[in-house]
Amino acid sequence: MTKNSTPTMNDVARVAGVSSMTVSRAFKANSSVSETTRQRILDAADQLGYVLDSTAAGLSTRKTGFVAVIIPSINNANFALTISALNEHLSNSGLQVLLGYSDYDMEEEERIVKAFLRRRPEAIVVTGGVHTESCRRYLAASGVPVIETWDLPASPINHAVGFSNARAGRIMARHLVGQGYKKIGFIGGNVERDRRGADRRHGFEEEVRAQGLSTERFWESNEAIITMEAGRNAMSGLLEKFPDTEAVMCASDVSAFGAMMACHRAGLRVPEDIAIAGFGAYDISANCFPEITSIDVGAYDIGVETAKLILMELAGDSRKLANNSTATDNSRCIEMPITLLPRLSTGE
Amino acid sequence: MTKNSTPTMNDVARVAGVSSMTVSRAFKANSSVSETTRQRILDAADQLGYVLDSTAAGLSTRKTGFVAVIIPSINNANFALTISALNEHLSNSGLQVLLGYSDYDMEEEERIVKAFLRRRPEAIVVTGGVHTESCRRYLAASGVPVIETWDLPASPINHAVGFSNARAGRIMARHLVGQGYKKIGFIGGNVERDRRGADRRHGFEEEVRAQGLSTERFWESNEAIITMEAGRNAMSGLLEKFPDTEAVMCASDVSAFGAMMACHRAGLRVPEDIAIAGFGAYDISANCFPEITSIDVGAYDIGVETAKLILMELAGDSRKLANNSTATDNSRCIEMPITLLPRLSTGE
DNA sequence: TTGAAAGCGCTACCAC
DNA sequence: GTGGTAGCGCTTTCAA
Repeated sequence: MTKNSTPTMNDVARVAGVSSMTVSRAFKANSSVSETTRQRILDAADQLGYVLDSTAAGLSTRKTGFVAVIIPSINNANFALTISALNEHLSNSGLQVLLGYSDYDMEEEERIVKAFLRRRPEAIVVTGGVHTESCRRYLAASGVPVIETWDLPASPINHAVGFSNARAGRIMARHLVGQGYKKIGFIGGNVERDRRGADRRHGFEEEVRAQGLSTERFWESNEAIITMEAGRNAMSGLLEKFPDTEAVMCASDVSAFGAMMACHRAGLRVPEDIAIAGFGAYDISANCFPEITSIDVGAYDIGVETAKLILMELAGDSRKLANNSTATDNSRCIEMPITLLPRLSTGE
Repeated sequence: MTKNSTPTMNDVARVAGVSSMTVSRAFKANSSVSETTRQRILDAADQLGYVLDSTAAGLSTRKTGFVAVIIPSINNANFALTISALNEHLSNSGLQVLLGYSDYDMEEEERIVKAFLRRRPEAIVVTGGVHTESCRRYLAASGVPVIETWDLPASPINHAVGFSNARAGRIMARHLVGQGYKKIGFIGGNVERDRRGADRRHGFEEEVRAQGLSTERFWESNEAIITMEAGRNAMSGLLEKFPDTEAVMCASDVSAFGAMMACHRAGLRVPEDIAIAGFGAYDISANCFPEITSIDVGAYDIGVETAKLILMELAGDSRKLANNSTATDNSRCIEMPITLLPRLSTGE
């Protein structure tokens, strides 16, 4: 009658004829175990099919090796890039990303944060700088580094790695005006759900106004316009109401592509009849025809910088001393560069 | 001098004036604690900012609440759908998806499996039915349900929820032939890296051959053709070599879109001059113009069925008795339906 | 309904 | 280089 549960270090120790402590060491790099006994232990482990239990290890070391990361959507090439960078730069240090997605819903974000806190992550990465009040409190009280990404919050919880979405909007507006367009519209970003899209819209609007142009072609909607279909429908509606529209920025390349398809279906040529711009430097904006003018926010680099920040924080455990008030003292706010990509769709 | 670490159940117990055991009960639904003491405990917990430590809880209950899931790419709308379904259907039961992606690399998959096993997941979901020999062994010996998805392996490790990629290829080939096309090509799926794409190619090739048609227009490449750019380049190459090509299937909608853009750039009309088909029912194939004929594999439903299977398995803990040989007895293999979506790009 | 004791599997710490 | 002891924070089990 064999034991029906997974073998433990004690089992390995028994088979290898050593103490469990030595087994523990054998599984750790740079630990003082003679090469012969280590080999004997590894053989025994192999024979038993032993796998280290990092749950138990974490309880003892008080390090779970988790980094909690929350993004708005799991189906988004840009957030995927940030996640890739985090994974690549954290896994070397034995850190495992615990991934959650909020579906652009702050209540859901709060729920995920609460669930993740039970897993005792060593750092928490969230997207954006706007959260429920309760969520902010949980994050601030977590006792671990918190990094807000993809935005530059006015008052960050702790660290931030991002860019100004409003500035992105302004840059694109300036570009369109520079190309000579006057009757300019905007699609997306007018609902709470897509905060960062809304910031881009606001920046865009600000600049359009500053240029003395009308904002009547800014599309109003009750729903977030973040899919191709939504972009297509919005563009159809906009064209119906304002057939003389000369240029439109969409809150994302994805909706911009949908918008461009609506133009094509309507028999309009891009950019001869109408110019279209997007945001996010998605694959599609670079590969469709005509290519869509966009803004690259360096999604991968956001992940890289965030990972660096985390590794730095975890290296120096000093700040654990000050239980509160970590934020104001040694919190960092990193502004990432963004790049306008002028392309055919706006007449380049 | 306050304690500088996170509060524990004992801290809460002390403040609430009960034993830690009662605190434990207070945090569990359906446990026998008087309403008054429960409230007192929750207040104390709130005051201290206490959060349950599920690492420690898991050590005691021997249930981590993790379900390990490995997909090839985190930047893929279809795998994202499967993940969404898993998340939605597992989180109600308190299960947390532990997500990893292999980048279409079996060695990397093996590495992730090994890392995940240390977290003691209660079930493991992998994509595809081909793994390194070592990886198969680890999965089989894990002692928890293993579900291979997106494929129907000849000899599954344990369970499987998927479809026949070869059949998908055959279906599309038959459709193109039915539309009257004779000079038919295929782009993608000719490298080991994209196993399921390769299966589709083989099925497609089989059917094209069976129809007595040539397969000389099957594009050869050293790399996986899974991006828009790769699809575009492949199509350019194909058109150069065989300008008379009448129809092409791509291993994915993503590359199909790239291929279509190559046609547009070359001044070819789709489908008048050349027909294009894809695979996967991605957003882009439905929203581009012309729409691209595709095959819907029900990515979300794969996740739903997989989640159901996991919940069933975890409900009946019986099979833990038989330590090996779980597989052959009560393993299930679920074939999911796939749907051809005939669209404009192939002359519908 | 509540509490005390034991232990989950591992590692920190201190001996040798 | 190796082993013993204690304990991480929780839950199971048994008793009251």
